[in-house]
Amino acid sequence: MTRLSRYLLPTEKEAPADAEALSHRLMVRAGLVRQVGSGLWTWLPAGWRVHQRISAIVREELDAIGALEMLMPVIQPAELWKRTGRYPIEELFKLNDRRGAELVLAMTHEEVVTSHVAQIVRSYRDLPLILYHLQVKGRDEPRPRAGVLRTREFVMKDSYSFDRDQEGLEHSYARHIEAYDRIFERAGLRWYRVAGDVGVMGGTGAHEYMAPCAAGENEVALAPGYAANVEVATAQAKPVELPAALGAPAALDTPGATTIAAVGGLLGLEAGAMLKAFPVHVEERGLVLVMLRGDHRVNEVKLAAALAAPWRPASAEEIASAIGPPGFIGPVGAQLPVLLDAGVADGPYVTGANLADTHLRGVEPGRDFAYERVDVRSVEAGDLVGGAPITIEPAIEVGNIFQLGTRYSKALGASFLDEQGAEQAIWMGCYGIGIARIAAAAVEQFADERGISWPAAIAPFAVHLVALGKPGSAERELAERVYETLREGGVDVLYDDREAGAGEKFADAELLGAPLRLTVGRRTLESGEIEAQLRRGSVALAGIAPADALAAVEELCRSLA
RNA sequence: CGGGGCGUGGCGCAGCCUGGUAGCGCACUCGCUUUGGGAGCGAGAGGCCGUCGGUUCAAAUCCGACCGCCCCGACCA
Repeated sequence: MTRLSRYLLPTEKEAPADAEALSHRLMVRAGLVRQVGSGLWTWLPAGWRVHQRISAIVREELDAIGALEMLMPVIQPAELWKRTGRYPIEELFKLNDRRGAELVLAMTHEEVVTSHVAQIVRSYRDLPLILYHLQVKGRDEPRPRAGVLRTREFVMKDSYSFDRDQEGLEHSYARHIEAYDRIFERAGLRWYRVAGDVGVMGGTGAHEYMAPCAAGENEVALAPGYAANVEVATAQAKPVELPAALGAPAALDTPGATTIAAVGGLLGLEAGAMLKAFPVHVEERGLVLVMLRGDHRVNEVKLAAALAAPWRPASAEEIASAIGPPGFIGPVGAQLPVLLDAGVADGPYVTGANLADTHLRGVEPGRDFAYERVDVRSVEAGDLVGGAPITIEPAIEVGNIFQLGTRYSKALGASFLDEQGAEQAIWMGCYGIGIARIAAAAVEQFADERGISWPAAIAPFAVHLVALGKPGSAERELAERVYETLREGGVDVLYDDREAGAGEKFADAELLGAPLRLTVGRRTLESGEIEAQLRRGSVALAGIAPADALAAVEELCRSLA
């Protein structure tokens, strides 16, 4: 029943005052979602149709790679999470039952799925295996935001692959890449698959699927043939002009100039002509001096990867006692390892002299200090990849795929016997997709000043049929017949049969964003043609004769798919 | 967790500074008119002013505590 007069579609002329992100404003205004609490959302009927259409695409593509759908519980014993060491995670919702037993609200399902596999899988003959489900996840987010983009409860498709070795894992991973590429393509998004950070999970590979949009929380570096999360992106730095070389470093009087900006101002130098020292304390290694070009910034994710150990910025005391006066430290003469960022080219730079109120000019890496080369800076717009300048766009992470290895299988005893009868740990991968984020990203990417403009594949309705004229009029009777014809023909049609003005109906149709709008009114009676209009583009469509309505609409829908 | 802002009918807001028993627009109900881009006239319904406490003859308004929500940052396997 999709007569608007009998449907729940609470459209609003004005967005809630606290809604800022475009998708937040439009999804509420279009009557798709309503907020229950911070980061907690109800999907109203039309919104849920979008959600379901996305889920259907996800299911089809996962089934196509042989993944098996199942369903695991949201509430789980805390014990499982203690065994994998994830119980202390702050975002994990913890609760107790009436007897005081400790439970959690699952944020993902590695623990449960792995414990099942540990019990069920015995032999290499049982592998490989890909299991998935669509299930609610709970996360005690420090800051829910932007409507449905970052919430405390959300439906996620998560799949898990189980293989006998790394080669098998890589194969399952590759299959997921195929499925994911098709899913995001079919959903009609603008998307990128980017290299991701493997993080502390210690996996061997990770990619993120990113949908560029203004409300995105991540940043993606893009160049022709290149896409990476800025957390891990690598690019060739824009060159800077450096002064003439000196035979040896020479001291400069720089009283009180403890920052790059201050030194630059004092000496009339641009930041890129200086070297910035970033002293860090690395676990089991001690103090290390990281040197970057003055205009570059340390990327903490890349630094963590380069150091391969936990680290923290050195304290002022450590700097003063082991290196020099804070604000004036540098690599020349420093008695500690120096890591030189890849963005630093050969040439003379100005840098701290390890003496109060003093810098050195003419400092040349290699000649004046020994170093180990690392790549730990954040790339910037205009840096080069393959000779082309990169751009940096905000994006929302709509999916991720991750090679887990044996972290969970070892913790939970998921193993199998190989052909030789030897027990082996199972190699795992995990793969997530946020359904709501796909919907929100599509809203963000394709909305215009009139409202949402859905990709046809995930629109709540394929056709929005607007009936004009008074109830009981000849045009209304015609509209009724068109509606029944389309409905019986299996078209997803929303029929606006309300008693409302034409402007209101058109505005609601444009806000809700179905790809095709049909209008039946007095003009239809006069011309003998139903007016057809696409939500996207401004191409005028030929009218449709009422007798041909079903065939013509089916043809139009096919052309939009 | 740090910084900022906001809680008054379904939505958007005014009233608070200067205390005196709540108002506007939209939406809603009924009637008449209107009917291809968010209509007109008339008549209505709807609010423990986030909660608790304090000050006062009197609190939406002043004071305190708490709760909730939003934004920026931190965080986000």
